[in-house]
Amino acid sequence: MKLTRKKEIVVVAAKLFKEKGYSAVSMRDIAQQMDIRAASLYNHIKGKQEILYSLVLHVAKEFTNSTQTITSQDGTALQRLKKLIEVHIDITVHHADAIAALNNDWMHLDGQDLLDSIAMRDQYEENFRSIIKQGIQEKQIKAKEPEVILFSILSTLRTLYLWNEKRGKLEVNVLKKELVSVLISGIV
Amino acid sequence: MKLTRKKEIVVVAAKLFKEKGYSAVSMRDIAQQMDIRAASLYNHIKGKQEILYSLVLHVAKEFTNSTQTITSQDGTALQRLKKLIEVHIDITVHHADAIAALNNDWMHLDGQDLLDSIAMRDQYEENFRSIIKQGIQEKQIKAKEPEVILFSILSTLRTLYLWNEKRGKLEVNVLKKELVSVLISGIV
DNA sequence: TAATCTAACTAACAATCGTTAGTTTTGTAA
DNA sequence: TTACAAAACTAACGATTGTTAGTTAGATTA
Repeated sequence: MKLTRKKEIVVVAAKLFKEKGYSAVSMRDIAQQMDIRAASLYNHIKGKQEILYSLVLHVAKEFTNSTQTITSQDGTALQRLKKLIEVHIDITVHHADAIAALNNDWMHLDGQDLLDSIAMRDQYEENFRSIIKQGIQEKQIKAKEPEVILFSILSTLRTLYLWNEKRGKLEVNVLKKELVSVLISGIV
Repeated sequence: MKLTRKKEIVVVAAKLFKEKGYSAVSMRDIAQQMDIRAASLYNHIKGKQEILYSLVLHVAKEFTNSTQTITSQDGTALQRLKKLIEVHIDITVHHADAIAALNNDWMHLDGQDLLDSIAMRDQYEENFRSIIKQGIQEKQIKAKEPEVILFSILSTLRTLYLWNEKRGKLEVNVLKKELVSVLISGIV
């Protein structure tokens, strides 16, 4: 397969996108980081947008698949929520740069790619929402405003990529345990 | 004062920056939104960066002042934390677009402006951190990893600007009450 | 060895970028 | 009405943008 070089480009670009955002990174920036010329990139990719699309689509699919698995297995709402948080941490640790693009640069996609990525995000949120509503019905979760709960947890998980570098010596398993505790049981 | 027209520019630009990011918005985009030509903007501002700096500095100062007030008055850690959350919501509701720039576009500042904005952000985080540590010492807050607590609350508050549009019919006071409850007492 | 393929290169393109210079219009105060 | 200042305009600049065309060096395969 011809994947190797293309994947290298995508990985390098993701790192730059994370630091300055998609629009502020030029093809020449990406090329320079690989010690080649900008025109050479086009032997492996169709254009700048394809890099972004590869990034966004790949990590979005990971989220969709994981969520699908969790909601297909049975379990209480709280068990599912816990699993969802853990999965989010795993994906973040392994694809921090791609998540930055997914969070911050999806709007620079175009045409059908843009619509697709919005649809995937909406569906992911909807899955999350239904788990919380299930928890409220089962009286495992406080019957407060579900949207506030959804927003609070989701923002924390989505921003984790920013904070993961500073995580330092904190083990992934410790992070999982602590974050599950804070998000579900609070801090008091 | 000559503030009127300049402030208009800043407000219009902020809205565009929020949608596409600083780098993807051209001076011609901003001008078009005001029904003038790009060159006319320079009668009121020195350059594109000044717009960004005005936005970032203004809202950063609001946060610094509010935090200063809270930590200068006395109160338990939990009372302070609650007040901090409420203040954050107030500022977000009134300056959502500027907060987007503060969160996402600060890295496009240059020279001393960049250093200043980083310093202000660090100091704000440090204030937040000390309140949490105070709470742990006073045994009001679980003696878990303080960094996880800090990160969790801060991400939620910083991302609130994104979610505020969809807030819909939820009153600000209800939002405050619910969010304080979720962030401090958890969801179970 | 000859043929093919991969992946780099140079050179250049049209478009757009932020910005400047100089000029004209518009509204207000004398 | 004249004078002045505020705020718009036209035209253009050098730099940078994403991208294309055509070519070349090096490795792999027939």
